[in-house]
Amino acid sequence: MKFPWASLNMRQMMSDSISQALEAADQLCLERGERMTPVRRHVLELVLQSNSPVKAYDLLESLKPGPGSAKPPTVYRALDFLMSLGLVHKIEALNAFVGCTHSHACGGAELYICTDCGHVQEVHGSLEPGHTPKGFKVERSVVEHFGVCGNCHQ
Amino acid sequence: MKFPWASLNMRQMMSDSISQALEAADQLCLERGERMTPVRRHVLELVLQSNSPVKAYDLLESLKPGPGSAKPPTVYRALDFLMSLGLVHKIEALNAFVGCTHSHACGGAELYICTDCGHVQEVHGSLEPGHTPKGFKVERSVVEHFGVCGNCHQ
DNA sequence: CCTCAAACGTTACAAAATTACATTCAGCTG
DNA sequence: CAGCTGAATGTAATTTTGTAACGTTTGAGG
Repeated sequence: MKFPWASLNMRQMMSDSISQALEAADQLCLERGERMTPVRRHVLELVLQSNSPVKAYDLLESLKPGPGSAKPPTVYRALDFLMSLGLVHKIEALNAFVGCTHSHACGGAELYICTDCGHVQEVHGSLEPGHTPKGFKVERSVVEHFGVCGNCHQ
Repeated sequence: MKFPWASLNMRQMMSDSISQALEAADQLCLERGERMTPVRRHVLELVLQSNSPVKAYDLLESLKPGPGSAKPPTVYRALDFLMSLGLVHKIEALNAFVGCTHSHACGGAELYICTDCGHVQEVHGSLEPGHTPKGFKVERSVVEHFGVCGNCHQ
């Protein structure tokens, strides 16, 4: 076959990039002295597999097939951990979660969420402090833009 | 008494500015051909009376003293209406609501929320589209900054 | 007065998240 | 290796937040 990569379907390509992300996450944990346990890794994988924001209870469902286990705290604890490392972001306005597409552990990011296809794009632009009130010390920012992405509104 | 206003306590001052806000809201409804009903007005008043974000179910409690009435939909419907007019904003990351401090009906605003005193400051700075991905059409933005305000971190 | 749609009341339920406590597990220490 | 300790999990129950569905009231315009 001339172009072997042409036979790779979308899913396999995804899987590849996901495995890479998972390895990167393992690495990050090592560096930080944190533990990437099976549950955490599984939750991260599930989040990464979705190309749009995932709800916590959907993750819960996906987790169920495992042993009897899978109660809300399981998922929320894993998500909290992953968020603390910046590997996952919560979209507050949707009560949903997305995997961080940047390999590095990222501080606050701006999210552009397409309400049509569900795709989320992350931008790290160190939100300019243009209009910050005098004396206000920002510690955490939630920035979520909803709209239609270039692919969808053509 | 030389300075009659000196005898006004904080609460009364609040009440004054709140009545003004309520009147402005009435006016806005008139212009828009919307109806400022008693429930809606009452909910708006309650939101304005709080100097920090209010939870929907707290509003519900405050509403109860009235007749037997006061079920969740009552509050949520009033809040939805008030938000549609820009008289109230929802803080997504807190599941809580604040009154809009700007007299005009405002589009998206940036909120600066002090995690110490709970005070919320609204800024209308037409969030610059600096890092918007190519082709993305923003329709609604959620911008919430958490931190410590000038008064608190001194 | 009559009609129609908007607003409201009410019940029930769904969805999202947390509390509290018991148990297991990995890494350390002796 | 036995035993300790704190982090990570399992589990049950509950709280918090929000909606669906449906019937009734209300008020502006014909």
